[in-house]
Amino acid sequence: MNLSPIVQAFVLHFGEMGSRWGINRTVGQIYALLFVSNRALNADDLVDALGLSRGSVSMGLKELQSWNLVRMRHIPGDRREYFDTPEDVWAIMRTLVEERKKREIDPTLTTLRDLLMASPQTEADAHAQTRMAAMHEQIELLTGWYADIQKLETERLVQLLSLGSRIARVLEMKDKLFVLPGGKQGGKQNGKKEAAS
Amino acid sequence: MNLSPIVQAFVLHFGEMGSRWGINRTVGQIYALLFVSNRALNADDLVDALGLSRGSVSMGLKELQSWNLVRMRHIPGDRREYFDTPEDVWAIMRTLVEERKKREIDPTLTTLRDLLMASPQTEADAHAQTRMAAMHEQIELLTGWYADIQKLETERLVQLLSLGSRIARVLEMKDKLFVLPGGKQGGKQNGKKEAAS
DNA sequence: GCGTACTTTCAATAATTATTGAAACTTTGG
DNA sequence: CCAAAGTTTCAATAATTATTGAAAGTACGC
Repeated sequence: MNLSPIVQAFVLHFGEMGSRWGINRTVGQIYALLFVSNRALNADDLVDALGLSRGSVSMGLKELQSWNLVRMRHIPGDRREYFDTPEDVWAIMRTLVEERKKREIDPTLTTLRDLLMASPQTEADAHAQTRMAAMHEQIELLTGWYADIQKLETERLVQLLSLGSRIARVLEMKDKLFVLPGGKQGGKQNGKKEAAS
Repeated sequence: MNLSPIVQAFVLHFGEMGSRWGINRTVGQIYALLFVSNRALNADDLVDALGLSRGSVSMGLKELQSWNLVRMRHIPGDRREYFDTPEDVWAIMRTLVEERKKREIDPTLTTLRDLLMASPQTEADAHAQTRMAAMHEQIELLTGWYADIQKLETERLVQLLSLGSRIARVLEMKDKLFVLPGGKQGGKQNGKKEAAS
């Protein structure tokens, strides 16, 4: 397979950005090619198109599967494994955020919880825990919000994003006119206590 | 300086997570220590506390400054440079998102725009451009939303986050009862054309 | 200007991470 | 059960990235 200049540029860009995104060049290139391809590709196609070794492609596909970013398909009458990416870019984004959260945020949340349970031995410890508590609370608020938002259907999500900061006007309105029913709004800013498990 | 177990665990955790966040261990440790410290520290303090070389600390601080994550202070009667992190964790988060966007997203947006301007030579190219356009549009929507939200004061932002998906109810209400004044809501979903510069 | 206290640079090296490709393994149709 | 077609593993090696520390650079008070 010979890549057209457009596809090639895209693949190369993803390969280079890979390092900034915490994946390696190979994986970035494989993903990029699958993303723009109009049909599912097998490992040999990828070796061919990208000039990588068989082993690299195998490992790259394994990593992409562990991220849930590619799907394995089977084509009738061909026993090779074919791969493609989900069509829906919003679904892809959800997966990506989900996985990054799992790898980049959750472990820190756990560590913070543990350290906040320990009793401070010094002034410095006490201050450190105050800072950790602030960080913990912020991350909880953000991940909690995300968990909520993530449940919205794509259509509503896009609607919400299109609204942008004009949503703030709704917030002001809410203050003045009525209180939305249902639970936890407001007053969560100074809850240092929830820190400990 | 001898680190307490709590601070040490925090510093070590940040060092290890560093690699997942695209910064190196040294930089992660330096930042962590500055974050929890109750006073500004100078380069020697860091060498001492973290057991790093002078050069590493200098380069680490330089990188953190390039990310706008640490501030340089001067203490009267001492000509050494001291460093600390902003108090406000929300301000820190804004900086972090801003910088990551600049490094991880903006270059891709530029590449996508360029590639969408090229004329497709084949069926495969046409399909590739459709996919790139979808990606481009999604990123634009997300970064546009972020640019908007980012202007909110922290208090409003926290309020918005606390509201979580209950905001969707407001959206439904909006559909039924009134149209918010001011610009661009709705109908931005299928704008493939804006792709070119 | 000079000496001193401090900071930065950068070539050398250490550590880590990516990549290869041949061998081992697996699956499947006959 | 075998041969063929395909996939994965993994030890070796290449490439990249991080770290050091000595030397060069800078700025300040006297």
